[in-house]
Amino acid sequence: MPRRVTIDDVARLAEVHKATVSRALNAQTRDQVNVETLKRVKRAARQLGYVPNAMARGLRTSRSMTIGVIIPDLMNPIFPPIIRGIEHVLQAQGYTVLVANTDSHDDVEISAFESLLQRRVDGFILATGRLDDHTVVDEAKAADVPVVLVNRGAGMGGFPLVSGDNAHGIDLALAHLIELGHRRVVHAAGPTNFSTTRSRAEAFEAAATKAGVEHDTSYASGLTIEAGFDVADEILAGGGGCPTALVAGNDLVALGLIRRLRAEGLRCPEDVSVVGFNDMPFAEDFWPPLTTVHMPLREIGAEAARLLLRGIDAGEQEAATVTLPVSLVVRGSTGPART
Amino acid sequence: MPRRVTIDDVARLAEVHKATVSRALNAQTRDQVNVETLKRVKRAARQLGYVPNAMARGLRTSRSMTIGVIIPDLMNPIFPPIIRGIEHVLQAQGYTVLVANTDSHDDVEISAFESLLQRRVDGFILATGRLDDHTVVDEAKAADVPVVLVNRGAGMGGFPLVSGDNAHGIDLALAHLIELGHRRVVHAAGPTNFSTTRSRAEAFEAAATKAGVEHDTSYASGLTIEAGFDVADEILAGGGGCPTALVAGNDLVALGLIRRLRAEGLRCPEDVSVVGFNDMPFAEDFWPPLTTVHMPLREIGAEAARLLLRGIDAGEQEAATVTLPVSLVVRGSTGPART
DNA sequence: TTGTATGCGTTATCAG
DNA sequence: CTGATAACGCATACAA
Repeated sequence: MPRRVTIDDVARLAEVHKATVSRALNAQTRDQVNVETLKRVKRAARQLGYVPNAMARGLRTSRSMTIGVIIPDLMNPIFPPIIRGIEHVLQAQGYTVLVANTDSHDDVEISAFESLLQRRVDGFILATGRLDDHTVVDEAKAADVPVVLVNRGAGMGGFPLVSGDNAHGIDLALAHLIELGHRRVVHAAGPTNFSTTRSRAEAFEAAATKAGVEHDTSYASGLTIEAGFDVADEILAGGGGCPTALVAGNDLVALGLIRRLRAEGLRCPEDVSVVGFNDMPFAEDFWPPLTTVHMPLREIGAEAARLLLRGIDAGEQEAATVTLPVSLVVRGSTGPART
Repeated sequence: MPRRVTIDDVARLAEVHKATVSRALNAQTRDQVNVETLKRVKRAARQLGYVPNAMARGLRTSRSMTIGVIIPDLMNPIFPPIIRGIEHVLQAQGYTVLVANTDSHDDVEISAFESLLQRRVDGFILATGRLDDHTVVDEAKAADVPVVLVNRGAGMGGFPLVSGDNAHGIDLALAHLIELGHRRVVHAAGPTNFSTTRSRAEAFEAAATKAGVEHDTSYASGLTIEAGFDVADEILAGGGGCPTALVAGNDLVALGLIRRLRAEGLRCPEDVSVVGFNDMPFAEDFWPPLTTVHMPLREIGAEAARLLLRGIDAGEQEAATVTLPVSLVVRGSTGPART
């Protein structure tokens, strides 16, 4: 790698001082320089293939124009759309997005956070809201850096949160099932230490009680296909016979549930109806096509980014909680209750 | 945001010179400092919550310890595993991975590259191998920065490439179909300007000719479900009646094909068999479960990262081409030819 | 083993 | 409108 071209090289070729080059090359200060010299500088820069050094600039301005995004699992299809939403609004403002994937691993999470902090990101968007493990949120609090929580983490650390309306989603799902004649419904929830799990489980309990349907809740060990497959054990072995409908903690759990149902010789939706959560990409291509609660994932990401930007510009965070509306997408995994 | 703690603050508290702090905090030079002072420094650093400034360090060392990864579409499920493979080996070496998603948009691609270059990434991994549009590769060439191509882009710019064995994958797929009795097979390939499309299409032509089966190739406008859905037009309307089997350019195209088949009242695999390509996550959860060519995606990413690291350390790139073995995963989307 | 001095490439402040 | 100069936070060659 040959030595990179610096602002000094450009200055020499353009026969001006490097301060002038700096002014010429920054949109902010461009109008402070003579049109003629501006041209000369631009030409010189192009000729030399000058690429400004963001590290030097950041060091000087103490802004990296960089945002750190920490997510627990890139392989979960709900995250790409969220990231896309984030990037969409951030890139438009000249920010670069640094995505760190932690595989839901605590120590990775913490070291990713640390690494991003070292890079002096101007803010964080965190999608890792476990209730029991406040480490990252606490660290963020201690580091006194702008943070927006996404999707999970209601009320943690007093940071703003953007998410879909979990309670209403559950209401919609349950209403749909009841309308189809289901009277025995089990909620195959996510792990108890996710904040979303709690919101949804509480909403389920409340709605099911109010509607007067027989109900129960089982907790999967993760928000994955495997965990969904496994939690079916508990549900199938549960007292009171097999429920006629299941509300899953998310679409992956729903997929695991369906896999297991099939393995047990039960058909979906003829024998058991299943409702997912999130409406992740490809939900309609599974078998059966998933009836699920649609989350505006892209918009959630975009809104989080906007909130963060506002916080950065204002110099302080509003403790807003933005809840975006959800809707029910009825596809093939739900049907009339078997009588 | 209060002023950040610097190495000077630590030095003052520990009552040593900042140079000593620097030495104490870097693994490389740690043994140059007295055990006692080391302790003092560490304590002071912890006490103050010192976080080293990567920009300042990078500016001084002219290494950002950062790798840029440019991918065309985060929503395509083949990329998360690849990214994971990349991160796995890079993080172990202390590198941070900057992922830029371009949505297959030329100008976004170029500006993402530029942005990464400004950040002085130590190298690039590019997954954007279109044949007609050399811009990024050319820019990379001009910038004289270490690059490894991934998945696509055979032979572009003389950069190393890591990919799966496309030709062999096609051979496996075709052999499987022929064994099932298919004699009229169409290749629903990707866009003509992807290098993978060419390798696969050529292999298909060769293998089908050699096997003596009736065959044809149609080109989808993208590697997406929609493009797969649309290219079915051409195939269904094609002369010589409907083929009994299709080899898709990738799994998404396969999904689109199947959607369309269903829309036309054709069943898969009873009426038409479909083979996908990549074995993307969830391939087994679709309906029917996808028979597809398995690509070792994670390993492809990991190998690309290793190759890049070697190039960076050596100061020059080997022009290696690494081709990883593929295999056929037979699931539900292929069956005996209708006679 | 530790301190001193310098420079990495920018931008901001201050003169002119 | 432009030039000179300092400073951002750190690592390192050199001196002690």
